[in-house]
Amino acid sequence: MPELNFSVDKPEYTYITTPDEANRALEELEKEPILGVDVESTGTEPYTEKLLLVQVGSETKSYIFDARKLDLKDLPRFKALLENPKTIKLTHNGKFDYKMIKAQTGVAMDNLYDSMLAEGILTAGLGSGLYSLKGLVKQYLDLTLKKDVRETFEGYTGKVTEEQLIYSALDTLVLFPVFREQFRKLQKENLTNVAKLEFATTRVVGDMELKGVYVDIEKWREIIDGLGKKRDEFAKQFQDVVRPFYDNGNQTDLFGDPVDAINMNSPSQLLDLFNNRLGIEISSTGASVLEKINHPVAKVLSQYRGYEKLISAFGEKLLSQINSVTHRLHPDFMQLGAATGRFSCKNPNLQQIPRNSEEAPFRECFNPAPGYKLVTADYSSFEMRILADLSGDANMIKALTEGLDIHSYTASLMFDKPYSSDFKKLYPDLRQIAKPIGFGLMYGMGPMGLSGQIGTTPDQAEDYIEKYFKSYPSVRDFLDKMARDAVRQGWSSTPGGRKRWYNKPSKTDPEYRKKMSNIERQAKNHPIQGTNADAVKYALVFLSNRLKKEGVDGAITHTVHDEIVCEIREDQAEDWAHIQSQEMVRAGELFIKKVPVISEPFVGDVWEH
DNA sequence: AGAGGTGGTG
DNA sequence: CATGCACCACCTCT
Repeated sequence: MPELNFSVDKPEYTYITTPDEANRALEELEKEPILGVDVESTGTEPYTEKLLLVQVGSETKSYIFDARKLDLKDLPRFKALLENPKTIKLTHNGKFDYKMIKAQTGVAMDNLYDSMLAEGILTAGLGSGLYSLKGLVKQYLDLTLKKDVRETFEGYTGKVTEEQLIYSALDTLVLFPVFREQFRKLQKENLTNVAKLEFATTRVVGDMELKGVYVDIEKWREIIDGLGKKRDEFAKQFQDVVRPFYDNGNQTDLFGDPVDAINMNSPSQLLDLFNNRLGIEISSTGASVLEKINHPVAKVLSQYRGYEKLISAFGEKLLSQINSVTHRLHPDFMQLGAATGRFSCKNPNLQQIPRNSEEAPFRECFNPAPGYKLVTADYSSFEMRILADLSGDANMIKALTEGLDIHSYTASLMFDKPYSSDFKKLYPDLRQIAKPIGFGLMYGMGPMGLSGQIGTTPDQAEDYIEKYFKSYPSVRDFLDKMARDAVRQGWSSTPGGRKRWYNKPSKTDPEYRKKMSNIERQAKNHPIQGTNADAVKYALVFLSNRLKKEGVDGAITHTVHDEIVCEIREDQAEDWAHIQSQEMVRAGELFIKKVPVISEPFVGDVWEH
């Protein structure tokens, strides 16, 4: 365990409530190359909760700025210190501190180190992905922090207590030894470049979340209401058809209306219906099973499901999350939400809003503020390009370099037909076979999975897969090598250096083969998905820098895995669209050299691409 | 509260 | 031997 440069029981701190005290503290802090930063607030929401304390400390002493007694907006040296790009700020979950400080004082911290992200990088694929400071302090310093003091700040309006000050001071002091331990590990695992990328991304994500996205509430409600009517029609049809099969079939409610036979949202009740009453043996009521049953009940259930899904998952709940101050949605993006390095998103999850459709054009409700445009750009078939580059497969590289329709080209190789620009029209069925294989194999899909998807026998599917790999021989070699290396080493990595670890099962584990197969598939996919994530994160940083450098009136509002959306003042939107596309390409080209990287921008009043 | 089923996204 | 990667939200059921 490392030596500590502070007392756990009596940490050294100064509580600051006047500008004079603040300036004396800042004079000391300005001498430090590394600072620990933490904030205490009445809650976690930067626009509606209140900032209470900002702790900024050296490794031996914490200075606690009382944000209620000081006007931190009007302390130039405070701003200069936290925005100084040369001073490292140690944080734990720095996105939160960044947002809270920026929203309430206008100070945008720069040069962050984040022990939460660092731990996520060091243990990707293991554990839960959630790391508390308390947990890290226990692990690295064998020290038990009392975190119950934190709760005392929730909705707090009273005078700051000594207990609160001690707690607040410790939160910056412990960051230093944790940082040193993690840093050693990051260097040992060659993860410093990935860490730099993640740390640079944090303030971009913070800005993105603070900016949020506008949603047209009225239009959203119209869509939901329309879907609700359709859903209710199918629900009634379903109940009418099914009612005779139940004992309560003649029952009516208070108003004489027939009562529902079953809860059609209950998979177990549906299984009972199909297996025991309709005489149709099914093991699951999922969409892929239902579509194979030629029965009116299955059909009407599928239609009901389509509407019910949209209403329950994307209905009123999303609108309730619109911020009362900004009137926009401010979702939570988690930088290391996925083990592969991808973001995840929640409250609400903007990465699963349905694509626009005739009946449910949800994304059309995402609009720019008046006088602004949405600039959307996504990488075109990026994962395919990554696979081509990483595998070095000559055929795949040729197809992507010449801009051929990749699935048609694949089909032409698989089935020995001449490729032409109208292949898609000439052999739509062959292309339709090639397409899911192209995607599926990047996920390590086997004959079973493919046969289930394209509706053939596993033998036929295996034959297709064989044809695919004969067309792209280096792709098979590459995927196999990824699986082998991961099993041998216990981890896989992206060209950017991002690692994902695997818990190998013991040979006596009854699920040994299943678990090993999982690892093999995950390892085949990780370099591909992870490289996509690496590129998007670089792109976000590049874009943020360009917005500033060009003095563009606009902001990044959200990102969906291979897509970035910005909100840009109308007169600058077209120019920005080109810059955005260029910067995304530049980010992609850091990793992809053998095939072109293409990003297609789109300027409009709605979110689409 | 947590697990399992289902289904939306890339 | 098991059989498609990565998520999150909502629902039911225990």
